Amino acid sequence: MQTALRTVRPTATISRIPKPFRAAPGALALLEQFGCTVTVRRDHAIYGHGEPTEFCWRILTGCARTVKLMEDGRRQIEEFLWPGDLLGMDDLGTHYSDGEAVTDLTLRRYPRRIVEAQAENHAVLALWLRTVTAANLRFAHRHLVLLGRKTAVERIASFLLEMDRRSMPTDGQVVELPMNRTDIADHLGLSIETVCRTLAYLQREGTVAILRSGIEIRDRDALLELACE
Amino acid sequence: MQTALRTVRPTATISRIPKPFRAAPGALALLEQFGCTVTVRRDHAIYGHGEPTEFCWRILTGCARTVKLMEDGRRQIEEFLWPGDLLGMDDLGTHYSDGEAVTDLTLRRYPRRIVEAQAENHAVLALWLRTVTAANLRFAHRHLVLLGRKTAVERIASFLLEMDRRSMPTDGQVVELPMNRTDIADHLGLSIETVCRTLAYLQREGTVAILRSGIEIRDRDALLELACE
DNA sequence: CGATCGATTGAGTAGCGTCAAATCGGGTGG
DNA sequence: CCACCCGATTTGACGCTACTCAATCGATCG
Repeated sequence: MQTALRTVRPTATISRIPKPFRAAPGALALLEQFGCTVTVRRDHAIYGHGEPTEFCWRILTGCARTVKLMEDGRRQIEEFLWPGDLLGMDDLGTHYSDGEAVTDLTLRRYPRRIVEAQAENHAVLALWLRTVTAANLRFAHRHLVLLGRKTAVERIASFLLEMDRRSMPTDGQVVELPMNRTDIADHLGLSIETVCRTLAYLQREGTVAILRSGIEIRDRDALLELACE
Repeated sequence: MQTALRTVRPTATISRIPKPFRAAPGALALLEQFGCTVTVRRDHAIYGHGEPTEFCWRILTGCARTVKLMEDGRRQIEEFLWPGDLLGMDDLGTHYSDGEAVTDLTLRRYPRRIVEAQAENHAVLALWLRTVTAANLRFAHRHLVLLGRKTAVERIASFLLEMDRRSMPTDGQVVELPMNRTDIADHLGLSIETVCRTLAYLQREGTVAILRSGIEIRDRDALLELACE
């Protein structure tokens, strides 16, 4: 499992991207002694909506997703999470979505009771929790524009650039995509066929190259232009 | 201005709905002495994206919106805000959206410097800020499903029920809508014509009645069914 | 009473979804 | 090592939802 995992997403360091909710050693230090390491298999649940928020997690290796499912099976993936990201921290009292493993995962797990208790005594931690949530809110608001107003091409372009920003640096221009086409479609509010066709279109235009396990960005400026941001 | 406002949205009390970020007397008390009351005219800006987060606001009377604008004019309204709601509190350092008045507004304004300073000394306040942001994130995530996966009818039904929940109780089943059709369209990721046509459809079906300045819900169960929630 | 802005309705269309078939790739077993 | 299988991906054909463009209606205001 570990080796298979490494080919997709290097275990390497926890944070490369300057994201508000990566790192924050001061606040995390208050929790670290209460954490334990767990693993979750690809496509298995980490937590389910409706469950009490007993734990939260920090991703050590792998990729996770948070999902909302409608009665009839329609699905919306709220976000993908990478090493260093926090999972299940924004839900208060009850989880509102499902947390699932996109790839095999290694997680650091913390009891929420401890987190909340520590936050009541340490304003640093409480402020950090707020910063984490605010960063997630900011992302969600950007995603509202994508889902509400962008075309299929614009969504795919934005997605590729976002994945490039958030995932680990690998062989230069290649964006590794651990999730499948269905996940991408359900994140971007498209059908799986439209995702395929749009990627094929971008390849025909010479903007990207579709590789096994990823996308090579051949014309970043064109992508930026298409992303409308 | 005040009288005109009252016909649309009663100035009355600040909180009726048990929403996490309405009220919270303990935390707000830490700020109240630093607040001052301001007014903003209908359709005028409260703050703009890119500006430093100098202030935040609590709505006393009226309705506000937060907006993201794309280069070519496409627009996404992230949320509508009612009396008791907070505005400009989730952005850290810089505002990421525009805050605008849907109707004439009365606001209670607080300097963010004070808010942040108080939060560093009072974990209660810091935890409350996090609760506020988490509630907004929860709403944003529900809206992702609406924008990503719901049909026009489902979006309108969800919207009407949401407006009914959030706005003040008036004459029973009538949902007052202070925003115009363009605002509704830009909140729901639809065109203005589709909003009109869908409302007309619901009226033909006997689910709602379209009134001046609002919508009367005639069959709440049907709306709930259509909303898919 | 005319002007103006928002809301509504109509006609035609485009983009994306659905259904279906073909292809690819990775894993398995002989 | 190779043939086969199965799920994921890709491509094609077609249809429908919601968009665009345009005209009409209605209400408010000077």
